Amino acid sequence: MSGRAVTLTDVATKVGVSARTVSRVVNNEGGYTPETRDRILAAIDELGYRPNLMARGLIRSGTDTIGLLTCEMLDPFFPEVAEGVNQASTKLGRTMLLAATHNDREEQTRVLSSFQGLGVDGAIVFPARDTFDDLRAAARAGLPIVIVNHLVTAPNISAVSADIQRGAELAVEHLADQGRSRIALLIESEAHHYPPTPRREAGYLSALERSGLPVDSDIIVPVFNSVEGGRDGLRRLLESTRDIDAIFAFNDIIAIGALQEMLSAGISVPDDVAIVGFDDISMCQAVTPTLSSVKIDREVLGMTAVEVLQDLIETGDAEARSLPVELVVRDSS
Amino acid sequence: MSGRAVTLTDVATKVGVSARTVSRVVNNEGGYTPETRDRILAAIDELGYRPNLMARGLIRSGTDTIGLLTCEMLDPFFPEVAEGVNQASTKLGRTMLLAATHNDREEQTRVLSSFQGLGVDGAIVFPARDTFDDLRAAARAGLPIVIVNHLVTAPNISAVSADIQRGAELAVEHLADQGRSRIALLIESEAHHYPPTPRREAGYLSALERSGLPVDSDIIVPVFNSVEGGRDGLRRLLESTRDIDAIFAFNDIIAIGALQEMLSAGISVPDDVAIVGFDDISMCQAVTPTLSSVKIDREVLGMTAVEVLQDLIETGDAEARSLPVELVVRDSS
DNA sequence: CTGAAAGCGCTTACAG
DNA sequence: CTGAAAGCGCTTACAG
Repeated sequence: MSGRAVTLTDVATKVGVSARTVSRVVNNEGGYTPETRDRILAAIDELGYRPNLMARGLIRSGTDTIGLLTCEMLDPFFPEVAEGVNQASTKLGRTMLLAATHNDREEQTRVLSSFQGLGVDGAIVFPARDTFDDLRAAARAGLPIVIVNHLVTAPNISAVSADIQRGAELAVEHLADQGRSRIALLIESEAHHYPPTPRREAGYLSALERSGLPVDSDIIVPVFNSVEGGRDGLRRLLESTRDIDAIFAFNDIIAIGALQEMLSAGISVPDDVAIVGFDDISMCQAVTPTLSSVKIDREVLGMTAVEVLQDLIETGDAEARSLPVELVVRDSS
Repeated sequence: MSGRAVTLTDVATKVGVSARTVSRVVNNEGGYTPETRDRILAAIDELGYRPNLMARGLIRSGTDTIGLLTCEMLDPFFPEVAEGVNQASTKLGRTMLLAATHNDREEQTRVLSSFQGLGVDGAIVFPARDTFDDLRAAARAGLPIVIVNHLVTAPNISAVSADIQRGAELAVEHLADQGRSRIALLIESEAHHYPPTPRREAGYLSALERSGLPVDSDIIVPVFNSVEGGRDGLRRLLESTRDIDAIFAFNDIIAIGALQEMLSAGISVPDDVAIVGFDDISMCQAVTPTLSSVKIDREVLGMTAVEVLQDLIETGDAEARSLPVELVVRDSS
């Protein structure tokens, strides 16, 4: 298209100096007269020269980019994390590159290869299911990786995670403290294959125990991760028993489905049944009644991931970090 | 980290062939015995060789990547477009790289340089304000660009856009057809600096005219682009007049703010005042009453942008496309 | 303060 | 079917 791109040599030829001198100016190395510098900068401007990052990356250790690998772009959890990653990266002079894997192992492999091949200095990964071995292999091959929301560690790998179990405990204790004793759990259906879920379940169970409430597996309902999944889960719950007075949901999306279903079934929220979600997405404030939720500061999560990754890139080692969560009580509980 | 990455030459040395032969196998060029191929593939696997895309990109025309440049990651409009772009790219064997500009000219310039330097084959851009000249310059320098939602064209630039004006007309005609005659417009405040807004305003005006309704500038209210902006806009509207029976909002976020404010002001929706938003984000179905909206198929928008970009990359020319919109009527109107 | 040479990891002609 | 040479655009020692 439009012919060849402008190169360092083009600039050098135009000014009548060597490529080495232009390189010095481009990289602010010093060791040139102000006059030479000005002539070179003028030529760069005039010619529209942009350094070829591939050529540079081939030589230098890195390309000043970091890759962010997400499972699911459409999950409302995600954009705010990306925003935090982007901000923190920019502050470090790095460009964030983002790609999605749809929770698919092969797609993750493909994207990871692209990132490595493009010379990213490190990657922040929301891992697809059952791919920790792939990530360990990539790390061993030289790619520093920070895993989000799974406390995996290995050489050249670190992790950042919100304290999900504690969040679940806060939610369920809050419900128990109101005197609710039949607290149902709507849990994502692939629970037993995916780390985040057990942590929510663990928090639910430990909070029940601490509150002296019995566990009733009839009111622990696996659901699909969608609004419709929440609706459907509530219908199934009501078919088996009407004897519940609270619900803790895997996330806000599922909670909103359950909420809608309760309202259309004539159940009063929170008078008959209280409900608490998880994630504190912005929709919590838009629904009626507004939805209580466990808040994870997703931007901070993203920014922290970048900090840990930077550590890992620079020192080859970085301690995993866990971030606090917070319960936001609204009208639904 | 963990030493040097594995190169083509490492593989060649291990198998005892030349780099050229390994290159042939890696790129499926043919011209080798099955036996040679198998030995090379085995070595690649064992060594964990990954082609260095920077070296390859330095030679070949492209890197099989395309860049997606968004203004605002947090806008709910965006992830679905990105999803569409991602799907269509993957189908073409390309990796999508994504970065955000926050509607900031300098940040856009920085990201665009990174993308060019990394050798993306083309870019899909949600342009930051007043940056068409920058984009034209980048296109002239050899980067094929597809602009989203602005029908700009120039050499090496094409565009994809939803028919926003028609969407606005559909919404306002729908309200007028119900006999509503005092239809307010909540319009984003920076309206006159940004193309999308005039198109909505144009649709609003032309629909009023077609319906024989007068224009009253007192009920055209500029608001900030946020839920709070919608709330605030409605408060200001009610201060100046209570004589309205419908609202058309710039987007769903603003509409939801206005909706909340109406409900807390004791205004019945849609009996007293009907309201229609724009974009059809998923929250429309979660609020009470559910919100009517103009639907833009964002995934299709993203996929179409990729198709146009591919055309532009391959042929150096591609016609701009406009996508139809659809009115989704729900409980709020 | 400035430059000539080598090389990053690959592919592209070209030769056998 | 296989390989030796040149070169993509830059930077890294090294020399003056």
